[in-house]
Amino acid sequence: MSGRKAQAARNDELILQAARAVFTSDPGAPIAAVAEKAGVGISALYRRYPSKEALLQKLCGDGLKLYIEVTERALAEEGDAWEAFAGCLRGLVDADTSSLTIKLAGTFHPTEELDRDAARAGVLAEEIHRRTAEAGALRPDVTVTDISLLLEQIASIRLGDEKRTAQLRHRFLALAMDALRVPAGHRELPGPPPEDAELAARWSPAG
Amino acid sequence: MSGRKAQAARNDELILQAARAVFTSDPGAPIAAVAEKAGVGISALYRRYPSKEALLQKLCGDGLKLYIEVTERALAEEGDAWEAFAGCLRGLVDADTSSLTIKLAGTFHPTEELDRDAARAGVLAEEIHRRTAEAGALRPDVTVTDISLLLEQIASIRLGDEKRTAQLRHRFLALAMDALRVPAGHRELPGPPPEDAELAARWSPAG
DNA sequence: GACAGAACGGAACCGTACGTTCCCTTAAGA
DNA sequence: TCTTAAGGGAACGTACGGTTCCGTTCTGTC
Repeated sequence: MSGRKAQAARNDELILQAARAVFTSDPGAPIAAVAEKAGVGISALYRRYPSKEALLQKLCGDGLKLYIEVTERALAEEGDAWEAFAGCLRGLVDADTSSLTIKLAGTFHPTEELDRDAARAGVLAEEIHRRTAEAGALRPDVTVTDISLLLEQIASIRLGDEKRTAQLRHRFLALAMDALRVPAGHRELPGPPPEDAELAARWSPAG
Repeated sequence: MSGRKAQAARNDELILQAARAVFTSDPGAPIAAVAEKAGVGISALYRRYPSKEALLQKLCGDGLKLYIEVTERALAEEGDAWEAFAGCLRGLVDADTSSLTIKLAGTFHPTEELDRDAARAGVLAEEIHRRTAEAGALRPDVTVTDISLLLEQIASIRLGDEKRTAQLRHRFLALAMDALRVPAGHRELPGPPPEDAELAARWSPAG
C-alpha cells in the first residue's frame, strides 16, 4: 500500500482529477493551478505528460470515452425509448462531457485517436436520436445537432460550487426536455438546425 | 460633413461598434484587436477612454441601457401578456445584452451608475415576469432568475458568423419558450431556481 | 547500513502578450 | 503660415505562464 509506487499511482489519479476540475472551470488556466489543486509539484505533472497539450488531449480523450460509454449504455436499454433517451442526456450532463470536449476545442491539436473516438461518438449520438425519433417520442423538427448544441448550452451553466452547478444543469435539462418530448403543443422552430460542419469548425487549430 | 470633427465623431461610433464585436466574441481580447477592427490606431482609443477598464464599463453600461429599453417597451405593450413577454425575450436575444453584461462580469470594477442601472434592470425583469405569470401564461414553477439564466445559456451559443449565431439563438429560444408557455404538459422541475445572490456573486472583483 | 535511482518540489529561465505611453505626422481652421 | 486637435504605431515595462533544472527525499536492494 505504501511505497513510492503506490504514491505515484495515487498521484496519477489526483492529477487527472485536479486537471479536470481546473480546466473545466477555466479552460485557460495555467498548469501551475493544476499542480496546486492536486497538491503536487510541477515536476509531478511533467513526469507524466510531456506538455500541457498532452494533458489536455488526455482529458479530452477521457471525456469522449465517457460520452461513448454513457451513450452505449443508453442504447443497450430495452424499455421505453424516451426514458432511455432522457436518461442518456442526464448521464451526459452528469458526466460533464460537453465542458471537456467543447470548451477546450481549438486549444490543442487533435490526435488521431481523438478523431476516431469523436467519430464513434457522433455515430452513437445519431443512433440514439434516430431510435427515439422513430419511436415517435421526440419532437420531429429537432435534429441530433440540436441536441449537441443543447448540451453545450447546459454545460455553459456554472454557478456556485460543483454541486449547485449540477443541480441547476439538471433543472434546465428538465425544462428543455419538456420542449423536446412528444406529445406537446409545439410551434415550428425558426431557422435550420446546426450542421455538422458548423459544430466541427471549432476544432480547427485556428479556433 | 468632412472635417476633423466629423471624422472624430465617426470614429467614436466605429470604436464602440468594434469594441462590442470584439469583446462579445472574446472577452479577454487585447485592446489592439479593437483598434484594428475599428480601422484606427491605438491612440484613437486612448484619446476617448483612459483605460481598457473604462471602455469595458462603457460597453457594459450601454448593454444594460439597451436591456432596460427593450424591457420597458415590452411592458408598455397592451395586448396579450405572453406575446409581450415572448417579444421581450426575442428583443433581448437580438440585443445580445447577456453577452455584454455576463461574459464581462468580474473583469472590471462596476461603477455606481452601473449598479443603479443593474438594479433598475432587475426591477423591470421582475415586473414583466410577474405580469406574465399573473396572466397565467407562464409556467408557474419558473422564476425570474430562471429566465436570466436561460438568456445566458442562449447567449453562450456562438457558431459561424454573427448572422448564423443570431439565427440559432432564436431557434433555441423558440424551443425554450415552448417549455415555458402554459398550457402544456409539464413535469416538475428538479432543484431550486437560481437565487439572486448566486447570479450577483459573479460581479465581485474576484470573479 | 550505505547506495542507486525514481519521484518530487519549486525556484529560475525565457518567450510572449498586452496595457499604456510617447513621439512623430497629418491636416483643419484661423 | 501657424497652431493644435487627432491619430498612427513603435517602444516600453511588466506580468504571466510553459518548461527546464537542480537539489532533496524516500524506497527497495546488496
